[in-house]
Formats: sequence, structure tokens, C-alpha cells
Amino acid sequence: MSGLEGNCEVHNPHDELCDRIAEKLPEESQIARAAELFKVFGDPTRLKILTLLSISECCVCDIAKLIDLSQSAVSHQLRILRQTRLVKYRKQGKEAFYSLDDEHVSEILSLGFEHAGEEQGGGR
Amino acid sequence: MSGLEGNCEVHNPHDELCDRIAEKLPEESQIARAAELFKVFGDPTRLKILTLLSISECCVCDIAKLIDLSQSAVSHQLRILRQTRLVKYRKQGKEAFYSLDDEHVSEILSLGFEHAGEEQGGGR
DNA sequence: ACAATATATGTACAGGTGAGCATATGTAAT
DNA sequence: ATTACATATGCTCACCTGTACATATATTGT
Repeated sequence: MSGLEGNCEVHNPHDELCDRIAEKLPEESQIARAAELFKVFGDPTRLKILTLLSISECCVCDIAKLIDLSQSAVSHQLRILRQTRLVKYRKQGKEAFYSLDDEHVSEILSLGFEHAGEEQGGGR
Repeated sequence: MSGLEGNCEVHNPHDELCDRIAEKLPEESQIARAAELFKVFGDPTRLKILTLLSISECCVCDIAKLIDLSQSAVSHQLRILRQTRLVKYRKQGKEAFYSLDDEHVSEILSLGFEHAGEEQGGGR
């Protein structure tokens, strides 16, 4: 019927498809990097930080206030965001003003919110 | 100099900024949903599955072969991908052919790979 | 030098998460 | 009905992760 049947376990039609897919698959390391990136976006605290930084640059203790979390926890998360190049900061006196590092970051943010927003309760 | 200084702890200039940011921030629940979405993309196994499904629809045991993982583990991950509406499947005899549920999914994939690809070893 | 404030970091721990094993369910063939 | 195969699920466990607490570092003012 569809040309896709065949014993999946032993050999056959599927193998051909698998080979084609295997060829096109990105390298392991590239997938790992992309997963790492998504993982950083995948924590509510970090996502909040990124979202508020997409509105305006902000200093650490204000971030802590805005998301109601300890300064320590915020600082730890900011380190992760720094290491993954999602945020940058400028130091001014005692304060550190953080901001998004890259247009890309807000693009990913928007796309995420867009997709998360549309299909919630409804459907199917 | 920048109009942003002022005691961060007690009160003042920052408060005004904080209020403006707080107003514009999405609701907690919306951020939670977006984070949940990113989290699903943030696991290498799931990202591999999504990536290979972006190339072609595929049955469970072939996925297991392609990413070299137990059938059980794959099935568990597919459930998560189903529940988050990232994949759909059609049953044909004993086999279940999975595919991406939505254009959006491959958009997010591409954007992720794009960003993950560019800045790795280099820069700054 | 000392105090005060902002931020960073080391450590510990509770809670979460992915993988495998065993097994259940569903489907087709004999 | 029985067997064989494909997939799904309950369970367990090793590992990871985010947070708070305590403390270190840096900067400014007195």
C-alpha cells in the first residue's frame, strides 16, 4: 500500500529509509550543542530572566526582585546565561547591568512564546 | 551618566524601571508553558528524534536503531513528544509511524541549530 | 583602613529526569 | 488459539539540577 511495510526487526524496506535519514542527520556534536541551548531556555527562572532582559537591560538585584528569587540563585543562573553567550553585561560601579547578547536570543524567545501560546487547552 | 544609578537595595530610580518591566512581562503561566516547550527540545535524545522526524516520518523501532537507544526509552520519549503536541503518529498494522505535528516544530529546530551552530569555539 | 553595598562562588541537599528491565497491550499470521 | 512482532507503560535507580546558605570578592564612600 504505502511501500513502507516490511519487517522492521530483521532487514528490508526500512533500512533504505534509515540510511537516507542517517545521511541527512546533523552530527552528534551539533545536536548536543543545540540541545544544550534549548535546555538553557527550558528553565522557568532562566526564561523569566531572558524575557525581562528582552524588555530592558537590568541589574542583578532588580532581576532578583522582579522574579522573586534570592540574589544567589539569580547570580548562578546569570552565570549559565553568560557561559552560553545568551546574555552580556556591563559593570558600572558596584552594579552589573545585564542584557541579551544577541538578536537571535529574542528571536528564539518570540518563537517559543508564539508556539507555546497557540495550542493549550484546545484541539483534536 | 546613564540615569540608571541609584541605590538598588532601598528604593529609587530602579523601581521605576522595575515597574515598567513588570508591566510588560508575560504571565507566569505563559512563561511556564514556554519553558516547558523548550525543556522538551532540551534533551539530546528528544532533539535527535525531532530532527530525524523533520527529515522523514519514521516508525518507532527505526528511530531506536537510528539513535541507538532501547525501544523502551524511545517510546517513553515519544510519549512526551506526543503530550506536548510536537509529534503525531499514524498506526499501520503493528507499526506506528511518527512525524512532526506542526511546521512550527521544524522552525524552532532550525532556529536552534542556527544559533547553536554559529558561535562555538570563537569570538570575544 | 573600615564599613556598606552589589555581585559572585563553594557547598549541600531536595526534587526531578532519562534509561533500562520487565511486562502489558495490540495486531497480524498460522 | 497460539505465536510472533511492534509498541506502550509501570517501576526503579543513578545522575543531574536549581535553590538556599554562607562566604568571598569587588567597588565606593567615609
